[in-house]
Amino acid sequence: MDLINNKILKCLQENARQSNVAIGKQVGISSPAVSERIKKMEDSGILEGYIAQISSLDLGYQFKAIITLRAFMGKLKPFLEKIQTYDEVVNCYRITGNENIVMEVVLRNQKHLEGFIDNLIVYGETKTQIVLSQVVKQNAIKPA
Amino acid sequence: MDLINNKILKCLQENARQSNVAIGKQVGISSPAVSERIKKMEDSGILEGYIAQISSLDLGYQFKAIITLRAFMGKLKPFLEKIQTYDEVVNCYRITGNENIVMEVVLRNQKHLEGFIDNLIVYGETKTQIVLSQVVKQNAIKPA
DNA sequence: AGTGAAAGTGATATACG
DNA sequence: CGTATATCACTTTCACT
Repeated sequence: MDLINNKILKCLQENARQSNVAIGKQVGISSPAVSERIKKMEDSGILEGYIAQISSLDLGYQFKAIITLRAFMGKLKPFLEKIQTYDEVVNCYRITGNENIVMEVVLRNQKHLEGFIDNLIVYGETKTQIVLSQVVKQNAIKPA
Repeated sequence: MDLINNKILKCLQENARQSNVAIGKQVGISSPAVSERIKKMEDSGILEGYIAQISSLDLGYQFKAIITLRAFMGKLKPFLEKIQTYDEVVNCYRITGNENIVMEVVLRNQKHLEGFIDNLIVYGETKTQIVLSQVVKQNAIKPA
């Protein structure tokens, strides 16, 4: 991991679909060198993948919500398995503190939200916070 | 938005860096048709961009945290401006409820966390939850 | 809106500083 | 670990359906 790799990561976080030639021009090396460095970072696990950012509103979801869950005794494990099956869940973390889980979900409408929360009620207490706006949009992670 | 576009979005959410030819084979149309459809979805705002997923641990960040903020009177606006300048913030939402803000941050170590929270103390009360593990990993958004 | 073919550009493998 | 070159694949444009 040197300065060039950091620049490559920056490029890929800005636009993962640009060519290796374009990246090479920005970082000052040739395209085969870019290709080789990217492959190494993929193999080493630094580069986990490349995903399209999609507007959930334009795809028919009226809102996003942050739902936190405080699991009942013995219900965390079954929850961790069940949660994998829900399409609504965009992201889910296990966290420290009184609450065990925080997740980001997309929902078509109020009925959809109501139904989704009903599914969770057997696993624990939930807290739902509707997303009003995105203040910081998927900021690039810089080398520490 | 038809079935083919939905399949294209699915491909791009699985691997945004695959070629249009590869996508075309999976969805059953030619590569120029894929290219045209992608361009239209980019122009219409459905496709917002393509980003590399990066392992924050491998980049030198020992942990992730979810920090929620309950802003003091008149401090929300200055916070919304200031937060844009912090490299630690990967994602930040304004939300409904008692707390106004929830954000996902990456941190090098305990000292870094302490320093970051100190920066926020002037804007409001914070609650910090350390991420233990990622239960659901950047799930693809399906058409509603 | 999709296909097929031509031309331009990018990726990949190999040889070599 | 890098570049340079050559071959192969992909993207883009355009005429046609």
